[in-house]
Amino acid sequence: MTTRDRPQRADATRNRAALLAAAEAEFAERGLDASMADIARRADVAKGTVFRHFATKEELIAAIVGGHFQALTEVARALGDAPDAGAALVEFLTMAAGGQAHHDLSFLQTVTEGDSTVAALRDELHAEVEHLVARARDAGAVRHDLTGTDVWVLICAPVHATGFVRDPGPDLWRRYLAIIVDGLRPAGAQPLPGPAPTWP
Amino acid sequence: MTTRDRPQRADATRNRAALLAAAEAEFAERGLDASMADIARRADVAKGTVFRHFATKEELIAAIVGGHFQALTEVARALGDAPDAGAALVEFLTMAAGGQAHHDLSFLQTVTEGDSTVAALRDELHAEVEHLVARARDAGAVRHDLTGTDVWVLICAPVHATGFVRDPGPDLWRRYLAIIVDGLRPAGAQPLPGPAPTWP
Amino acid sequence: MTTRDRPQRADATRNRAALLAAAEAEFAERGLDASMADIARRADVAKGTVFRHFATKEELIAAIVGGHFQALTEVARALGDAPDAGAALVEFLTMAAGGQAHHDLSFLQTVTEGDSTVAALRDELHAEVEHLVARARDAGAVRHDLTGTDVWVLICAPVHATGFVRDPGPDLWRRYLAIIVDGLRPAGAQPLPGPAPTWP
Amino acid sequence: MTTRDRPQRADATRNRAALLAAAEAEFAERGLDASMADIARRADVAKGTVFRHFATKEELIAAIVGGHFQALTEVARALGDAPDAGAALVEFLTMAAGGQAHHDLSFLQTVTEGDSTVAALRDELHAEVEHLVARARDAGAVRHDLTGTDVWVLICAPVHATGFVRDPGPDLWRRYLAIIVDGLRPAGAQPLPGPAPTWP
DNA sequence: CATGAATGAGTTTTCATTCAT
DNA sequence: AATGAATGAAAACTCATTCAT
Repeated sequence: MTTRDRPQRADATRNRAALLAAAEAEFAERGLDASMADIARRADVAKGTVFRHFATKEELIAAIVGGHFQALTEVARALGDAPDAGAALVEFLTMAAGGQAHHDLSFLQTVTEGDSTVAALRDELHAEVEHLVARARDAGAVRHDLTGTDVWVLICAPVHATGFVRDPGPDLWRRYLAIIVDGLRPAGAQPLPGPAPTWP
Repeated sequence: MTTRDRPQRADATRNRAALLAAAEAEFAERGLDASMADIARRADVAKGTVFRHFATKEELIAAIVGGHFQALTEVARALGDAPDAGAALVEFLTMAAGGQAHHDLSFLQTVTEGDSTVAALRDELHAEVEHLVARARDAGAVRHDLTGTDVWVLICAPVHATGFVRDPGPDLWRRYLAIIVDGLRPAGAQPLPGPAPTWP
Repeated sequence: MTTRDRPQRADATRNRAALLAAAEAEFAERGLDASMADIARRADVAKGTVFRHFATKEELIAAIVGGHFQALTEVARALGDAPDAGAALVEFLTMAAGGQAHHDLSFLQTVTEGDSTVAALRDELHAEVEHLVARARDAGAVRHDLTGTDVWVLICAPVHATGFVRDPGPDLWRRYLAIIVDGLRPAGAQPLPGPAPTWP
Repeated sequence: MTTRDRPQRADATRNRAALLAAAEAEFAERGLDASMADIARRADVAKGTVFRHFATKEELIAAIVGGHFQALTEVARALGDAPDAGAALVEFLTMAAGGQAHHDLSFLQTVTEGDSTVAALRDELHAEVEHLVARARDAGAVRHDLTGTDVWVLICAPVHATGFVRDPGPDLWRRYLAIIVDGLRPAGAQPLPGPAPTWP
């Protein structure tokens, strides 16, 4: 009845944050099979507390993925009207890869296919990427046949590539981002084969 | 009691092949969580038979991954003395990606970390890639700061990228291979940042 | 620290009543597995409040069962000296069944086996039933070998029977009460087999 | 492939029977909340074995309920053309109650509502009951306004009633069956109120 | 006093693996 | 050799109960 605002959110907020952090770490280490029990232990809370905050494992994953989309959307927005459109796109890709470098969680996206909240955040980010690419294309900074969706699918590539060597240094992804960025440039570009993918 | 050398190797060989095919299909569809029972059912054999051929799930995965390494090694060897070293490297990457396009099983590699047989096959393939890259580099077909390991880690990138759109056409990976290949070229290449990764 | 005798008993009383009503509804709908959380939600109070009023789920159930026993005891007492003893017994059974028709909670009794308060209320009701039956027997309105305990165990039968059809009308129990009442009559009664049950 | 007939069903058959027996005992003692783990322990098999035989708890319950329906259907069929139709109906009710006397599992029926196999077996039994009642009615052995469905809903009443005393003797149910049977007789019957329930 | 977050034992179910037939 | 039944260690999730605010 007297729900009032929400007073003692102190520990609850702390727990939620601890859970998200623990979950990211566990998923990064163990993959999709990371168990809710291990996540709870890592966050130093009881099993039941995980489910109080995230009713299902999917909901927890959705919170993680959605959070990352939101953070990247803010990055993209901040770059959306930078004077050098080509540099803005590169900066965006650098920030995106840098964020993944610690924990590559891109594989979590497959689980969130059916989640409309995540889908909305994903579409929002995609639109920003499309905008960054359009500006870079108009400025002649990237090849003319490149679409926002092309860039979208390549966002995770630099970090993902580093997963194939034993001990990737913390900055190894920068090499592969550089290669891909060079591949996006108009200079000496061979025409891209096939039609661009449609979104969604 | 070894009355004969191999009594009915026909059945056993057929079963082994059927199991590998079924396992690839199941892993491609269901990811690492594909169950041994489903694989057995798909191969139309009993669960026990799977374990007669592959003592553990890891061993089955190792067989799959090792097989793919072997197949790619043959491809690389066949291209190892082609007259156009640059084209040979591109052809190799195309064959590698084309093979994954149907069934992307690269995620299985993480499970085989500890398997020395797979490691040997992996190293063998890596050496061939190194060879292809060295020739292409010597021929001026790729940027001078590119190593075989750089190419190694990028092999899976084109197909992996296609996983981020809803309905990737069967040839979508060619777009991203084209971008990466353009990024490998010396024309207009910015120097690659950081040291190249060491192998292993 | 007992500054006053009862500060805001109004709220507490209202909550207790709301909780009992909510609990009856939940138990009727979901059976014994109705959760304390759902009961709290239905009563529009917090989970902790349920436990302030009823220290355990068993205590809550005991309160429900005891309340029903008390209500029926009053009904029986009001009929205890009616001029027509046979009609009084039928009226009692009708009132008892009518009360259950909306919410059949007889299954809750099994949980209260160990509760002495409930046992006392139960025995009180049983004594009244015994009285009603004795008077009816003395008046020749029911078979001579019928005991109060026999009637006691049959109280829930009419409503329970209706649970075996899909959509029992709200008055279907009257058919089965009529059959049982006819079975209690002396006319054409075959002697009851075995000894009557004892009441502990 | 070579599924052949089914050879070593020895232990499997034993286990299935042991599981059904254990499940009946557990459900009778603990109600619907009897746990699959306890059932396994009582049957002296591992937890997993329960699920090999009955994929879900509901399936196990359906097997129990369906089995009881089948057994009763055979009883009813055997009595379907007995010369004394009234005695046949009484005999059927006696057999039905006698079967429940040890383990009252009628509450399991509610769980099987959605199971079409059980529904078919239920309808089959209901048809037999309808037949027995029709014959008894035609023979003037039971009241003219009695339907098969009326009898159907009363089948469990005698045993259910015994649940309300502390230590019901093994034959106490016979007293309440006798009362109900007397209530079914035409002698001195008051007309049944309301319409008979429809099936299903 | 009421609230609702936290707890942790318990539930159903899955699955890699073993083993009797 | 093949089969499929049995095993038992998790996993996701629920819920009565406790307790800090």
